[in-house]
Amino acid sequence: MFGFELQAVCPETGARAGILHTAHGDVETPVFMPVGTQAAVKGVLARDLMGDLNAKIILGNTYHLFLRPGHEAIRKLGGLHRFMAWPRAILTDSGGFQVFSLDGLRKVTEAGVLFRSHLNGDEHMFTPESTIDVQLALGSDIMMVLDECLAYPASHGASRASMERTVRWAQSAYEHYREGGADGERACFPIVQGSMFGDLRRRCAEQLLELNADGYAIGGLSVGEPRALSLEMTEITAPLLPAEKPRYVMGVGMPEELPEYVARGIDMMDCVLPSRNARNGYLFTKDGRVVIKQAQYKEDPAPVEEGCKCYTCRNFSRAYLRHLFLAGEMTFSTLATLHNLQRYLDIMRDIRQAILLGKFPEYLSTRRRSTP
RNA sequence: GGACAGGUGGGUGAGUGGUUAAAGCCAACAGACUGUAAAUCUGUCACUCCUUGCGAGUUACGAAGGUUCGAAUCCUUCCCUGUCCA
Repeated sequence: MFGFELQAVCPETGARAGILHTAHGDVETPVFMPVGTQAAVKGVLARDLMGDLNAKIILGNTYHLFLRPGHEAIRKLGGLHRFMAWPRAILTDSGGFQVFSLDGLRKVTEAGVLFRSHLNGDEHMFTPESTIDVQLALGSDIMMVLDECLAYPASHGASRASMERTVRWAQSAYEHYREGGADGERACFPIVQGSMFGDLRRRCAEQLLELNADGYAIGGLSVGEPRALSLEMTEITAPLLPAEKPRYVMGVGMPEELPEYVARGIDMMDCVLPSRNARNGYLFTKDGRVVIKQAQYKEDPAPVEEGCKCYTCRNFSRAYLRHLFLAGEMTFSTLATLHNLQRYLDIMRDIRQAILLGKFPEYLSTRRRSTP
């Protein structure tokens, strides 16, 4: 049975620790979910994600898997978990983000999104109902409703119209989900939109509450706005969401921002930064960034991060990683991604521990002081 | 000894009279990246100066001379490299 169990709430900040129960295992929250868009977290093996990293849940993407290899193919092959040999939980994004990122290849209508495949130009239509069907075929544990993610900045009028359409889509998706997919094993989250307008965020949240959903997401952030605004929108929205349901902010953030979202009552986050930046030579450490290609690391025998327990830091020097990066060796991507994901997952585990021990306020103030 | 071909900025390699401080690629050095159209993309990449400007000056296409208003580009000599013939 899908469910969310709240274990502790920080009385000072409202930060929460809990457990997300899924058909594919428990997920301790707050949690960071590595992004595995095309049925793979780029650069790393499912084995490593389960091993040292010990990730409990990852993301997949409806748009990408629908186009290739196709959700029916994945269904026939036993579902996404089996397909990618990942027995733990999977959350699939609806393709709503691609409505934003594939600007130019799509057209948003009341019925849904008409788009052209970025792979071969084929025309397809995503509706609130069809994206639920695709996600049911994939077998994801947490499905996301189709939403419209607006670019920043957007006018109040455009944001309002878009938000209202997102609400209507969420209603359609949820109705469809209740009719055919709500078996208690899986969950479906609607997404609060409203661009950077507090009143729209509030209105959107209020209307989505009527769905009595399994959990709620805050979307439309990290689309180019100043980071303070992302936090502000989260701060406005999160308290309106049901305390007993998980809250998920989509697509954030930098390491130092993770505790900030948790402090605003967020339980789940995902972001491509640790994996993408890893491949681009940008490594996250306790003491700030290490841009591994820089000449200063040419003969540096130290690990990327002193004291880090990841496979990369246990075995290799910065000099070696720099060499692999400059040589274009694919092993670099793997080692760098292992480290960055370890960093993100460790941060979340530290945060969770702090909340459970009642020490989150101290954790937060220490982090804020030491932020580079 | 002879016949061809060729010597361009860290490398490679365009350029055969002016719009060329010299394309492109590579290397080097920086930067970006936030529900992944990303193992991607962007910038800098001779030196000096300043009023940092589609600024000024200096040096530079093997060497030295020459032709020309003007030469990496044409001519002469020399040096060097490669291939082939003796």
